[in-house]
Amino acid sequence: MPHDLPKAYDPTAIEDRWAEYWVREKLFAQPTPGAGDSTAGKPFTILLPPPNVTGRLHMGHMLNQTEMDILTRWQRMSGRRALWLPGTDHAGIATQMMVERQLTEEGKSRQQLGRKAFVERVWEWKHHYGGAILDQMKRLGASVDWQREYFTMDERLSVAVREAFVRLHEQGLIYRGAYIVNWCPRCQTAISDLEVVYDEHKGHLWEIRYPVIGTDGKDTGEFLTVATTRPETMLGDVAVAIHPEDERYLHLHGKKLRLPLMDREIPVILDGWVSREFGTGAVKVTPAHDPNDFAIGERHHLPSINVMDDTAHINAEGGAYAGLDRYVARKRIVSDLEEQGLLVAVKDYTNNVGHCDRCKTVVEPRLSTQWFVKIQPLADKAIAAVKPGPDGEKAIRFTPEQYEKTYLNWMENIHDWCISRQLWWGHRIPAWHCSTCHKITVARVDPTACAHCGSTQITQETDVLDTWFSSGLLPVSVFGWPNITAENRRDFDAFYPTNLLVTGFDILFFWVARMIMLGCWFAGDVPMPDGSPRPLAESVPFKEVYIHALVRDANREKMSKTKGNVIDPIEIVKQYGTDAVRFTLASMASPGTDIAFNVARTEGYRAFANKIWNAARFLFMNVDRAAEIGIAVDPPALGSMPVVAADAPVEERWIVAELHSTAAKVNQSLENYRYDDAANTLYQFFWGSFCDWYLEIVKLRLDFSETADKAGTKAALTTLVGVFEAALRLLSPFMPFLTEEIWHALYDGNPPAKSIALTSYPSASNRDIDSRTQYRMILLQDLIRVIREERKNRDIPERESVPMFVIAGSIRDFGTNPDELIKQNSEIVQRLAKISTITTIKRTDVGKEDLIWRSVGYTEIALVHEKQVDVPAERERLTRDIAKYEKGLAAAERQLGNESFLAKAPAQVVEGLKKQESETRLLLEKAGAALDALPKE
RNA sequence: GGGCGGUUAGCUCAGUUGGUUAGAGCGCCUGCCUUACAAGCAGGAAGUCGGGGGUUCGAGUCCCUCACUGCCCACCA
Repeated sequence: MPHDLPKAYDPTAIEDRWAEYWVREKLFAQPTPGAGDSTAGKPFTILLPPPNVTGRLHMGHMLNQTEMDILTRWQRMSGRRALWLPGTDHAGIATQMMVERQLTEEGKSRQQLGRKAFVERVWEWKHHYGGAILDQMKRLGASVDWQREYFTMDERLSVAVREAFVRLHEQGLIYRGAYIVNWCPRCQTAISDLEVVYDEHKGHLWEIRYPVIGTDGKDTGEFLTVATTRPETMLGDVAVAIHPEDERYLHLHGKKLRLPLMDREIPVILDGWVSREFGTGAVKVTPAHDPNDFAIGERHHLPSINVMDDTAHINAEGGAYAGLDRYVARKRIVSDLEEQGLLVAVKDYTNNVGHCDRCKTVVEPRLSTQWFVKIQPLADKAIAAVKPGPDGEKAIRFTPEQYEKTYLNWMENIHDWCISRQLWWGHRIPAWHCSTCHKITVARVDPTACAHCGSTQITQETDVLDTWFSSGLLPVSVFGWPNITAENRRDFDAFYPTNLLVTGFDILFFWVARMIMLGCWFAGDVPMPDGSPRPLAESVPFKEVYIHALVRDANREKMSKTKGNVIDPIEIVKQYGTDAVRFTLASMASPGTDIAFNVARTEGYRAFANKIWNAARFLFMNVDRAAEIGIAVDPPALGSMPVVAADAPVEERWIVAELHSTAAKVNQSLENYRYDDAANTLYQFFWGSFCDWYLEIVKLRLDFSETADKAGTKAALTTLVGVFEAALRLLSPFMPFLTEEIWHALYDGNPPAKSIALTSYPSASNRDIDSRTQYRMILLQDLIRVIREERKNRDIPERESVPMFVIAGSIRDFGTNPDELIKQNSEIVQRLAKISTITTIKRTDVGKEDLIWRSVGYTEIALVHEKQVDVPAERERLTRDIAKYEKGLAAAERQLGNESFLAKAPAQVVEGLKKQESETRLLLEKAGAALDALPKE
């Protein structure tokens, strides 16, 4: 790969090539450490939140992966053993739905296929399409260890799932029973509380009167009116509850009511839960279809009558309504009640209706037999892991911190976890039902007989486990748990706990919380390598959690398929290149703020990539020209930082100082997950400092003529190449493709490492930063800017060089005399500001009264040109400046005249203000003088 | 009903423990095809930091309050 880069930067021409190279060369593989090697090198371990096998890459993934990749590449280059571990999730419901849809198109159903054939079909689907999202990841250059790729249904991970279930069962933390669960009639499975999304829904509150029955068994003619949002559930009513102190109804306590439509006698009961204010103050009690009613039923030992089947159709318990869909039944029931004169009122009512997270079907709370995890003991550990321990340290730290509170609040109010799903695709629950003794056998190995009675009449539980049960185990299971033996624990010892989890808040409870609970619970039982008990800080699945923002569209709207505002990252990548998109996301990723993704921004970063590209071309061009006249400029040694002599030209010392400042800042920013700061710092350095100033100045030293100062040219080129190479390394975690391409070219195809990603990340301490030189450069830049402004004001053609006068001054600042500085660097001023000659004069020199003087710090300069100033414009500008200076001066004087300020403010603040005051005073005087000197009309 | 954010330039956002005259990118205006780059170069305009009050020598930053806005959690039929 020689120096001949194409003229324009074209990401499509380079990215695929490097993406393939990184995977093919296994550059980011992190094999199991050898014996005795398990503690060598501080590891940086991070798990990829496994995307669903059914997934397609969206912007959220890309943000997530960009952040992880930046950190991983940075850590790797900083010398740590970096492992980023990828995999996919089998995603029970989502995947089953996908394949069911396929079957439907073929006119088949999963029931027709049968369980075995259906599961085989899903596997087939997975083998065919399941790798799509990881392929997309490869294309984005994610530096993961592909050798360790897993799937949550892999054999070894399934073993972990089974072990976890059996152990929890042995520990008495798993129970099975009939409770109200959220039931999705479309998916025909129970779902957890988290999988229900609530939506405001405009519905009705129906008020229905239930006839009161007298002691004679006949209707008394009195009624008790109840209010309900789901009239169809009345078919399962077993009582009506009133508040124990509700005077309106107390006389009915102990009486029976005739349940309309069902002609069933139900009691009036007292329960403190009833609110007298809501509705009519009388609540119909349907234990099989409402969690509150279920609780009432338990308290009052009422029966539960389930009136719906798995598809939310009324079952045989619903009498005349059997077979009807729940909403058809509702309509029918309402009209029947009306007909019988039992419908008192229909009121508009807006309530929260739960929908299935997956398919958006309205969830039906319904009594059903499910498996649960008794969560409190696990939650206790998970709470302790996040709160400060006895040593004041938190085992897990959240960024942004606010999520710690959210997490704790949820964890402290947690409910038992319904882990069974009535699906076919997933980890089947390792429990066997005995048809002889009706007891359950839970076992690690498939049993042939009932553990209780020995009967062979056993059948396996048909339910599978919640997908999050298996993904919650990943941090332990991917490193070999439960198979932690002396020979077999190197991965676990080396990489557990992982360092960091990067994810969105949407799966904070689903996944993050579950990993913490299960990780602490199971890893806690694994002794440390030396055999000592594992402390909580080493049991946690990760030490830090970084919660990133949501990516929204340019108008801050949430992206959604229905709104049609989804930005496909792959499309944007095709258009602008991966590096530009990554840089966009990084530069906008400030913790706690959502990202409004705007392609205008990406366009800007493609321009940045192009800028880097062209800087490389400039550099190569000059290195090659130097070679032609016998100046050999060697590319930098692996991982070195440029060094400049103390007597080197100011721009060389300056750019190296800037490089060091930049490296220090970027490292610090990444330390704090400030991707935005890091990206902006790099952008500013490369474009604002390296290209805009340094490259322009260095052109002065690039003399390839016969009479050239060869040593000077070589020194200049060496620094140029050295700084550029270090800058590439600084940029490479953010823009891996572009930097890889140019870096290889820089070494003319013979790089000292297989990849820039395997070199070292530049770092610097404050000692390395030459702030004196930085200050001198700022003065020069200010001077040049003022000259340019003055040229512009006077409409001096850009091509034309003009002479300049400088009034000699002697005031020093930071040990620098501005006049001296100008003298020493006259070439630079001349080149960058188009100045022909610089003449220093004394203030007292006569004959220069007609010049227009401008102030730069403590120096004054004047340009000589026949074009005079635009007087009105100049007057306006000066007047504006004067106003600004006066305001600043007044503020400074007020402060400095304030004795308590002088007494209380730190010395440096007072000093700074004094300096500012004197500078402003000077600027004000000069501006005033300049204004006076302007011709009067 | 609880809880947590946000409100800074036309737009999208920074602004560390309170400290000098509040920044960036994009957009806008003006002038330049200066052989690394027009995906560029140079210069410029633009902000009562949501309103009000307080603490302080000093507030975009801390406290109170109001307004608007977004999100999370919650078993009121």
